[in-house]
Amino acid sequence: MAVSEPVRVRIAPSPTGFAHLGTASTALYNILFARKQGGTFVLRIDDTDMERNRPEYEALIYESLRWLGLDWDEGPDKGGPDAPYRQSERVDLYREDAARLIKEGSAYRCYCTPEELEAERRQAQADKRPYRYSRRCLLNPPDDRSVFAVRFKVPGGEVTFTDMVRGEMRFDADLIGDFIIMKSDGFPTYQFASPVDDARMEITHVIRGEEHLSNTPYQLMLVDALGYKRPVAYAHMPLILAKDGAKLSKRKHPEANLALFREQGYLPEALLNYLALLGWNPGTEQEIFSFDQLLEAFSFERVQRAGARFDWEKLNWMDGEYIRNLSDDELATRLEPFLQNVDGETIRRAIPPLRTRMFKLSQSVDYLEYLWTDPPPPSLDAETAQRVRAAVDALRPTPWEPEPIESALEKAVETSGVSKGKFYNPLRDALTGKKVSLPIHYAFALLPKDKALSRLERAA
RNA sequence: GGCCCGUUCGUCUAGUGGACUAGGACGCCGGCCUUUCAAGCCGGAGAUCACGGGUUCGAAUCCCGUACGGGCUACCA
Repeated sequence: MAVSEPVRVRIAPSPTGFAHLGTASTALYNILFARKQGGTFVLRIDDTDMERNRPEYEALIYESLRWLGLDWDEGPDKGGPDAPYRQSERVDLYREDAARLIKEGSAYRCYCTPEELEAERRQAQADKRPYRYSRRCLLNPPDDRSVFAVRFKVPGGEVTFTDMVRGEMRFDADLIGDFIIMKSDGFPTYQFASPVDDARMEITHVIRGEEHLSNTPYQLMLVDALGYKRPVAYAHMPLILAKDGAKLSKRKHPEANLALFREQGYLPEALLNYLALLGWNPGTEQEIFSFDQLLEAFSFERVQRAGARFDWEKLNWMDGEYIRNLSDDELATRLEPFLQNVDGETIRRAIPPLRTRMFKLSQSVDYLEYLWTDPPPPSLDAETAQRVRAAVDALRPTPWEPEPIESALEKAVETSGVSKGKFYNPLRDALTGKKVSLPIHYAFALLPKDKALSRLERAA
């Protein structure tokens, strides 16, 4: 590649539901490649399915991608030299190209009904031969029908292309039947709109999920028939699989929903890091990568060819690593949306004991909930109640900071003659209503003194 | 059914003919620390490299076949 044209890549998500994890993954790889090559990253919205696509889903895609910091250079909301970037707004273009194909004899109108096609398909199956459209509307068009779709007349032969992760690919197009490029509702199919846009937008590298590998020959034949320039190369990335090994489905697998990660307080940079390692590895033992380091290390040669299962445990670990490495200020800022009931100063003071105890931000709520929710007073036996009163006495004259509280409590433990565990657990219960909490002296210090002591008194 | 892609510890993976008694990470188990829970530190178990044939002095690595998984084969994308 000596004198090469500027790199242009794209993602083309379809707004037919919540933003998908796979979209984030594909976007990441696209951005990595684009930034590395000094190229352009385009966001195109693939909304040609009039039945299923909805504008609010489009907004969800923007939000999730922005949250991850995967920003695009051109897109429906940003404009650009190839606007519009929403396929529903480009139908004239597809119609124009389809008309040209028909005129040149590379495509034809098909008047078959879904029922008729289904019958053909069933017949082929009964005869145990691979199904391909019969071409009856090409060979013998009906003259009494007006509703039609446009079908591409597949030229056959061999289609080859370069895949940056799988090498040279070769497909026998004689096995491919004539397929629909314009639906009877006047909208293009994905198989048509995608290569037309890629060509018109001068996309140089098509980086997408492996599910599209088999689609590539369909699209290349179209590009050729239209006389457009083919992309320089493709890269078909391994699919993200669910824990059970099945393809991640929106219905069955909550982790397919990008918004979920934000809601639960995963850090976007950690998710990105995890995603990068699902299907790719640097060839070194490094696991934690900043975006810039990813940029430096990434290459398609090191992309895995088999699908990779999504593993919550490893993500949790990685997110914990990122949380532990955040500065106090940064962590406080990120915690704020999750702790709307807690003032900034208290959040700041909670950070030292909190940070090693979370692998996602939302867990801070479990630890700090007692600050704004009064727990039910525990019922204590006489002996325990006695010790709780001793704790109150020890605490009353103590300055309300973790250190003094700790030493006051230590002293009380000593005079009580019981173990720390036995002494502290009832206090924890009375104070927080939970079995698990921050270390007891922090738990006390974060709550106003009078409130803390009254919870103990109430219990004893 | 046809075509395509794939298959190394439970999971993500290293490995491109001899350095492999197959390495790392997550998880798991044990120990230390410890007021709970984490974090941290130390140690451990865990993969006859899907299976069967070849090629080779030698194969996880090359070839063929089989099995299994996934994708495409839609007027979904």
